[in-house]
Amino acid sequence: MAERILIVDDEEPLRRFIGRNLAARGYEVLTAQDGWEALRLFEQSAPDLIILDILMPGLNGLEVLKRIRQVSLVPILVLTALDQEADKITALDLGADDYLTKPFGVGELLARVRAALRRVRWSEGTGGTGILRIGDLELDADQRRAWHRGEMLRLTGKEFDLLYLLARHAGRNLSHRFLLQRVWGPEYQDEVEYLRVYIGRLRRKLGETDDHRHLFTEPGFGYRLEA
Amino acid sequence: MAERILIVDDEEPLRRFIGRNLAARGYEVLTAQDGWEALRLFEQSAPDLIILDILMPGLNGLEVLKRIRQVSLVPILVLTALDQEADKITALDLGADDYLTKPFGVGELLARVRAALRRVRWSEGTGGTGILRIGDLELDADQRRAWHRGEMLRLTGKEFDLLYLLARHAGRNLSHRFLLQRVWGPEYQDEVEYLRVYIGRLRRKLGETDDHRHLFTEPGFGYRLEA
DNA sequence: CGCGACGTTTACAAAATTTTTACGCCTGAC
DNA sequence: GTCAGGCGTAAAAATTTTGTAAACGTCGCG
Repeated sequence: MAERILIVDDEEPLRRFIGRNLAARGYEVLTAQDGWEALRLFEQSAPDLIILDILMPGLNGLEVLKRIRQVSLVPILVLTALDQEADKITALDLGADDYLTKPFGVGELLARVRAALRRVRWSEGTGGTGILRIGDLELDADQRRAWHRGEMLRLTGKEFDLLYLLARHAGRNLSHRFLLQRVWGPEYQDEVEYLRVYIGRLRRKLGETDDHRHLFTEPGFGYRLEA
Repeated sequence: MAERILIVDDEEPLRRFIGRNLAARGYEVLTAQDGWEALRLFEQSAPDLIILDILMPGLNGLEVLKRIRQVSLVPILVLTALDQEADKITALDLGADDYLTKPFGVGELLARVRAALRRVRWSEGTGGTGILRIGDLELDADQRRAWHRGEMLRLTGKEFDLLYLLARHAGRNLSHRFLLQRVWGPEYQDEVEYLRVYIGRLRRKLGETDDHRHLFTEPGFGYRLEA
């Protein structure tokens, strides 16, 4: 029942320091010293939270973050050095949940770990069954049904898949390529016209107007869903 | 038949705002401006759902929540301010069903109210004996007999199994795979043509017409039975 | 054996969805 | 200004899924 935390950092002393502190609070701790090992451990043991250093030799933290975010919403807490403001912003854009600037205190680390895990537990409690709520939108993957302001929507299979994918990553811009790969499969990753057609159909069914809008276009890049 | 909702908040404008919106959607609305009035109204009128502000003078929301939970499982939706993370956790521990952070949009409020009421209706429908009543349909699992508008139906074994399964989950979309696994067994989970044939036979025996309908198709996904 | 009830399979028309195509609009580069 | 490229929309074409009828086979029973 203990929560599993994966620590990714190339500095051995820091890894041990964080690891000992977390283990002392009853968490199960895994460590990786580079990006590739991190991805392997992530797939193998499905941790509940990841603490990820950005600055690493080889596959760096941002790259690891991006790859994990393509397949999972596990909370990720990013570690940055004092002068890496730019990386911090990038990391949040890529879907990091929180960041800590080195050097940091143990108390602060533990507080953020607890906060991140609590958020997850809560969202699982409410929607962990495949039910997702984004503002006035509600999606039930088990029943393949969607509601908007309480009204049931009639969505086809592809329409639902696309909306659900966007909703799972609500607030973030998702690229054409990513959306196409996930909904239509890898061989369709360049067929942008499908997206245009389907986003249009979703907008119509969601009754979007100028003042009430969910689906936003990021020209030249992709789309984003917001509450 | 309208569902009754009790709004508890010390701020008069917010109470009126929420109240008007819910009333406009056809709910019956009651309001209380403090904890004591809330408890009195709760006992007096047995609402179907409670919207409860935490921060109130006098008996606060958490106290009200605790007392109501000692005697009832009515869904309770808690309102908190942006910076009351701690109260939110406490409220969930005490058995709140969901929370909304102020300020919130009307759409989101309505969506959550509908979701909470839907959950209740669904869990009510599941308990009980071997006899199931869904609108003008009655199924007796012990005798394996079914009636429709008082007329006994002549159903074969598989027909009864399928109808009973759909009825037990009335109002929900059930996937092809789920239905096939349950009625025919795991090795038949891809034989969708069985479903087509059997749904067709059930529709005929239930005398379905355009205006009187029980079995609905969710193309590309499965079927649903409704009253 | 012949009959009836039931489950299974097949065939084809109807419906719904997905894919493809066409066209108009807007924006930014030149 | 105009041209190219990305975008939104509508609608036709192609494909997939569904509804329905009917044929087939098996099993139990008189």
